[in-house]
Amino acid sequence: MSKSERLLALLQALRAYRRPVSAERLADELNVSIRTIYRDVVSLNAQGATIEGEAGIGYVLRPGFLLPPLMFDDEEIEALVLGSRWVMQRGDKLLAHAARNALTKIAAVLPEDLKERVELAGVMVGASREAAPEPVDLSPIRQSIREERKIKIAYTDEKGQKSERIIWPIALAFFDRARVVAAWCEMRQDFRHFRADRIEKAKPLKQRYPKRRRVLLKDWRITQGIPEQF
Amino acid sequence: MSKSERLLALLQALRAYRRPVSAERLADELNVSIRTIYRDVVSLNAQGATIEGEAGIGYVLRPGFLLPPLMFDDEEIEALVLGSRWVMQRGDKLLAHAARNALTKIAAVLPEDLKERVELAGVMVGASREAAPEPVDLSPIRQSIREERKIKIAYTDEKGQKSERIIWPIALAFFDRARVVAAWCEMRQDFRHFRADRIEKAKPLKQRYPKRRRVLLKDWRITQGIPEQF
DNA sequence: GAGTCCCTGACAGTTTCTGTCAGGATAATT
DNA sequence: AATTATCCTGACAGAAACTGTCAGGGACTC
Repeated sequence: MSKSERLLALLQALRAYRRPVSAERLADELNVSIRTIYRDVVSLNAQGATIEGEAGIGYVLRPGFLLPPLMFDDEEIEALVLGSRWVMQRGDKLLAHAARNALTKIAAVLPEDLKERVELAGVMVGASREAAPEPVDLSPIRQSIREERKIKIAYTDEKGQKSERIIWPIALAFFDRARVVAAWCEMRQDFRHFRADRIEKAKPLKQRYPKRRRVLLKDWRITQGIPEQF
Repeated sequence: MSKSERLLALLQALRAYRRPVSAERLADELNVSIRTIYRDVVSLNAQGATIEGEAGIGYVLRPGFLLPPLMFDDEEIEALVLGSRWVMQRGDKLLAHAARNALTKIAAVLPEDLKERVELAGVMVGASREAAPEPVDLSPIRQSIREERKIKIAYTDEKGQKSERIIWPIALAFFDRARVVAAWCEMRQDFRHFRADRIEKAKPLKQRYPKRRRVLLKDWRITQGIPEQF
């Protein structure tokens, strides 16, 4: 691997980790010594990138480097195709449709050979056997999550207990057998998880909830012990 | 100016001119000899760029080396994030890594407000409960599929019958509980499906199979009644 | 045919690159 | 006040690469 190639790879590695990465880790990934990483960082900074290093922490790439990332490689195409196909099968209608559109947009900017890879991708998603039927459409719920708006739901818990609540939805989690809405529940004044197949009705409200979702997510992660994804 | 620096500059220069540029002009701009420009063009091409030179005309950089800016709506972003996250969780190591890279590359070319949507995406993928442990790494199998090469596998079928076969792998299907390799089996002279968790060994062969995958896929779909996926 | 360019090979003297070793410095954590 | 985890720098020497120069070869346009 030539130096220039490595510099691009380093850039991508820094982009991919969002948290600080130690030079040692990068060295390992790129198969060079730590010293070389230090030197490469200097090279990249000299060329206009902004890589900040802090002792005891690691390196972070500040976005805004003029050079865009390299085109996707075969593996990345395969990953994108597989992911999109999965969403096409398992997402709600709107999301499935969006997955297809996104993939089409991506394909539009690919060079010919990669475009063919998309068409001929050898990765597929099998039909799910146990589709837990959901009474409500999830796309308005996703929209409420995005827009930080409250929802009023009619829910039946695992004991068959029915209730109506106003919740502040913060995330939608996809499990193999079920989909779960994570939310702050106004009734319980705490975070609660609602299985989508047990939500009988969901009425998106116009009212926005008073906290930023970013903050709620963080609290939720801490109190529920949910690791950050990606 | 080091070579790696110059290569980036050269790339920018080629990107900036839309029309063909002569090597002489580039040489002048970068303060090197023409010969060096010729060599640099070779270097860049070796790294995946497509720089076309025509005698009497000059050089042109064909698009498709760097990722151009992309635009997605909220739903599409959500679909891409969800899909990538799923692959990060369920794909083999290499594929998971590729999914992460693909997503960060996309994020890097998004306008600021959309970039934030990626980070704050409210869609998540739950851990899979029943991870069927697989004895072999799937990434070389995927590679064989891409490259249309044969594989030699040691397989135990549902009755516990062991066998060694040479197969022509054409697809890898992801089900909730298992992953399945679809292939033409030389032994049976027919299409067969192999559950990945029952493949004890897989040795990718150098030999390519004599039919195009596109053709095999079509036959497979027809004979097995598999619908086309997007 | 003249003019422009792309493109290649060979040579030889740089120049650069790299890993290794040896410290130093900083900040958070214990 | 240690300890830990980093970043960061300098020096060295062998290995690797890079570079300009020269000498052609070829393709296309005018």
